[in-house]
Amino acid sequence: MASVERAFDALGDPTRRRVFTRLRNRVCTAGELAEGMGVTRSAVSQHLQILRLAGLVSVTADGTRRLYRVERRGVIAVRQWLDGFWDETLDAFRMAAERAAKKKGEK
Amino acid sequence: MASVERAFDALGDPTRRRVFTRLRNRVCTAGELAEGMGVTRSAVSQHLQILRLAGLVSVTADGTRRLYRVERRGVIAVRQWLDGFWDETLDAFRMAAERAAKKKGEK
DNA sequence: CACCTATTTAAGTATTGACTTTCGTTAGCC
DNA sequence: GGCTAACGAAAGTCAATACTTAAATAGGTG
Repeated sequence: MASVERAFDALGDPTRRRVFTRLRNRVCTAGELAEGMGVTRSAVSQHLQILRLAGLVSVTADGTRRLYRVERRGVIAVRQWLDGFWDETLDAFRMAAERAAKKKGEK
Repeated sequence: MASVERAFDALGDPTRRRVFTRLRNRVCTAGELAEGMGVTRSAVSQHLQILRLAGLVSVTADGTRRLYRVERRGVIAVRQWLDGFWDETLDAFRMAAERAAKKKGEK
């Protein structure tokens, strides 16, 4: 599966978005993220795993702690997908308009 | 719930992304979209409903048919959310770096 | 080594939500 | 009016998955 597909799947869950948004402010651990979130550390850990596989987050070991941070490449990839999507939408509209104009001219 | 939240929820489903991607090429109906997709018209209709509530798609009536098309505002909104997200990530990194530099200078 | 702390993994449960089938509605057509 | 076509809505089913609890792992420290 393409990475972008996984990224969209990952961002499709509200709790996961909260984790991701919290991570935006500072590099931190699963335990820190879990505080005040109303879910267990374990749940957050699982969400981080999915975000990591989606390329949205990266992790580095620091002793027994694991520091998570936002991964630029993932964010960029999603953005580019959207840009490409919109470009193709515009192209399709333009071509449809041209076809319509041509048809009108033929009449 | 914010519109962008709904948009991410909507794009979180693979089938819904397929519907959305198909709609990118041309304005069409739920029935047309369903052809060759392996799901019923009803399912596609439900997906379109969700995409519509998320502001990603708009619909106009044409007799008994309903024409769906990609809604620019929705795509833009998601894009802007991503841009803002990344800007804040950078800001946080920068501030963290400044704090670290200052601390070092104090020593 | 023993012990504690931070975290992931495994297993099980429960909720969410995607999908189908069936029914109701609305517009066009004879 | 009756008939058909194109949808959406309602209700039910079933699979995916978010979450919890409990056990396993690994690093740090006495």
